[in-house]
Amino acid sequence: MAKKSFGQLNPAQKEAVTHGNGPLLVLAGAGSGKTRIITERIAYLVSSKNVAPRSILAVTFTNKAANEMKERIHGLIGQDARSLWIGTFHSVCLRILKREITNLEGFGRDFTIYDDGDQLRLIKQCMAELNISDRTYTPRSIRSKIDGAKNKGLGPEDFRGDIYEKTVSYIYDLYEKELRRANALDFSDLLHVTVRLFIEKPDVLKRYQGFFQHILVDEYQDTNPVQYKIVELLSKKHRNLFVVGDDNQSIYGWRGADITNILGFEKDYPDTSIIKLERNYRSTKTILEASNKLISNNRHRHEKELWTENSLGESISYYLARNEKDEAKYVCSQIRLEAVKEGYSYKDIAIFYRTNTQSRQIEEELLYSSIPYRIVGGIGFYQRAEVKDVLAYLRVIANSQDEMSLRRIINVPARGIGKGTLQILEDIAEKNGVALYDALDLAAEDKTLPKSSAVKLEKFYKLVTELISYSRENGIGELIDRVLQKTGYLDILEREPERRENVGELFNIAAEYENEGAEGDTPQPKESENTELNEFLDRISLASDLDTYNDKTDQVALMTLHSAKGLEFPVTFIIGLEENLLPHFNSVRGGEIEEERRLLYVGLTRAREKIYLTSSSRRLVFGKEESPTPSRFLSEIPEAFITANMYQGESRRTSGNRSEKSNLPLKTPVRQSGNGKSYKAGQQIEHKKFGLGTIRKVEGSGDKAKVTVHFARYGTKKIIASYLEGK
DNA sequence: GGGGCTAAGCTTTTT
DNA sequence: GCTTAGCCCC
Repeated sequence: MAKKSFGQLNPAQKEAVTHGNGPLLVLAGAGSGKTRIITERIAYLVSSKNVAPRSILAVTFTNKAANEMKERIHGLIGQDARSLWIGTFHSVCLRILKREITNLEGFGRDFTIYDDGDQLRLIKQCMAELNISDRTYTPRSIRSKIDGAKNKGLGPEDFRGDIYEKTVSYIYDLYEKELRRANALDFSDLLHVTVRLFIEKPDVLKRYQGFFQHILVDEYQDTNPVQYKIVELLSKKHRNLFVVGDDNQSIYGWRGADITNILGFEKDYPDTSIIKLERNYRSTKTILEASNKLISNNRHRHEKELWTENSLGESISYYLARNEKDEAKYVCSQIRLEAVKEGYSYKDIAIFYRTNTQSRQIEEELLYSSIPYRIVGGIGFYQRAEVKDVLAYLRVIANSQDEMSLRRIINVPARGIGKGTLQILEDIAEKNGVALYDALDLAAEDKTLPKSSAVKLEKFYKLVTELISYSRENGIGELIDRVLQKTGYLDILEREPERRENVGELFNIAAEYENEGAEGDTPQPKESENTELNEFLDRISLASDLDTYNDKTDQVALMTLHSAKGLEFPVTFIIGLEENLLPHFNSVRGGEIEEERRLLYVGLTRAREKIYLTSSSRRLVFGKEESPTPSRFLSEIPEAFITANMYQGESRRTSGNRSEKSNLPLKTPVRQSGNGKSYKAGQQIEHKKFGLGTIRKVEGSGDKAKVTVHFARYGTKKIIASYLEGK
């Protein structure tokens, strides 16, 4: 089966797929068939090299990518695909930790995973306990310090220096203690603790080293130091490390990703082979050329230039809007056009933006225009208060030590356990050296507590213990039902249909999970009591909104440029190309322009056929109106590839046909072949690339006039006058 | 202890 | 402009 598909691979691709043993770096440009290489390689290893699927580890960047890869490989090699290890770094580490974490002192198997919200709350709590004001040090900045440390494998003891460093150290230290006490791991811990495990327990590492004969890593340009370490450790024995990436698409520097991992791969693995995939199968020549030109402004990169045999395609549209509303309206009207006149489906179209907030205006306008859409990412389903509440109940049931969740639900719905009572409860816990949950049971005998409060606590304790025993005999769906009824949460939902719907959806997810689990390919140790519930909660913790994105329903996709990585669409819009937005203010200030440029590069290279770029001359920032200037990146794309427009609304008649081009941010073209000539409809002209054509329409005058030309070979195009030769 | 109101801070990007 | 946290009154 695999053999048949080899025929369709180009020589470089084939070389990568059939590479022998030893390290290999595949520098794969956008749209060069990166994912395909990995899937084909795995199929090749299994069917031609007789490598056991269970000894192949493939790491992807998102769960969605992992699932797609699994499916594709399943199509190539069948059932064998099930025993492959495919997942994100986080999910693979989770799987390893679930088996091995008890080898480490102070860690339990049924740990809870804290998401960044939980993390932030815990940091705040720690800061309060240490009497550190959250004004001088924001919990967010502390979190990024702690995360940064974990990503580099540093502990609290590694912060020594000035007062700030010492403060971070105290908080970090307490934070870690609290995590252990709650039997919880944060996101970074999943990786960090795995490395610790490997280093402290060499025998465990040895087992996994022997186990994974082949390791494949996708999106290698976005690995951080811990991930690098994991890969290094695991591949040490067999040394069959196959990494694929594109340094031009490294956009996660802020999350600790270290672009030198890919730039310095040859140094780390001196015997490595390198294969470059430079042929692009996705985009038109125009799109590819424009992207190449843009990214060539970056200095830190592997030299490579993408090319394609695809057609030239249409020029990139640029629209300068009057304000955000106008920008949104323009986007919607163009979508309409593409759908009605050009025959595109809504699912062929995507809108990308730098920050999540930008989706709001667009969303409003899409609703108004009745264009079906779907926001990918953003404020996710699992962040909603009611969903988090129900999940917090489940988490406490699965791991009663999980204090963060316990605090969340102890008075939701209101049951008379307020701040005062909680304080006393904390004291009881501390006095007796037990967890908050166990302190509930001691409350009845405590003298410091008012009788009425003691009764309430006791009642709550009974409620939870009852639910815990219920959970052992019943499925997750039934458990959710039970929780809702017994806790009185149902009454809250009665009054709020939207929330009820969300909780209903959570119920559906649970039911779906249970069905799928019945087929069973989860070889988990059965030592813990609530395996199924635990696995469900784990899955949810790592699930992101992107994973559920389904490209089959006919909806326009809205997402950030970061989320867009790895996807492709025939028609794309990138909005808000303004200074301080793209490139973002913080990056301009921090001098991280190259990453911003890569971000736009990622955006541009998602498109197969058409790109629309927009910026706005007015924008509300923090509720204040600003007048941003168009992004510097616009002028880095040669004008020849761009057709520019601007707002021509109500004022058009009064201001006459005033030349709008003078305001456009594009720099004047280098070539001046059309100098001084004038054009009119009907005239024959010649263009260097398109050949002979007839002018249909002229807008503006002089070199910068936009001329609509019908070319015999390429159809109708809008072109800047200076690129034409009169006939 | 609960609920409602006001003020401040916020927004980069995500596993 | 919107959301959250903290404060005050019932």
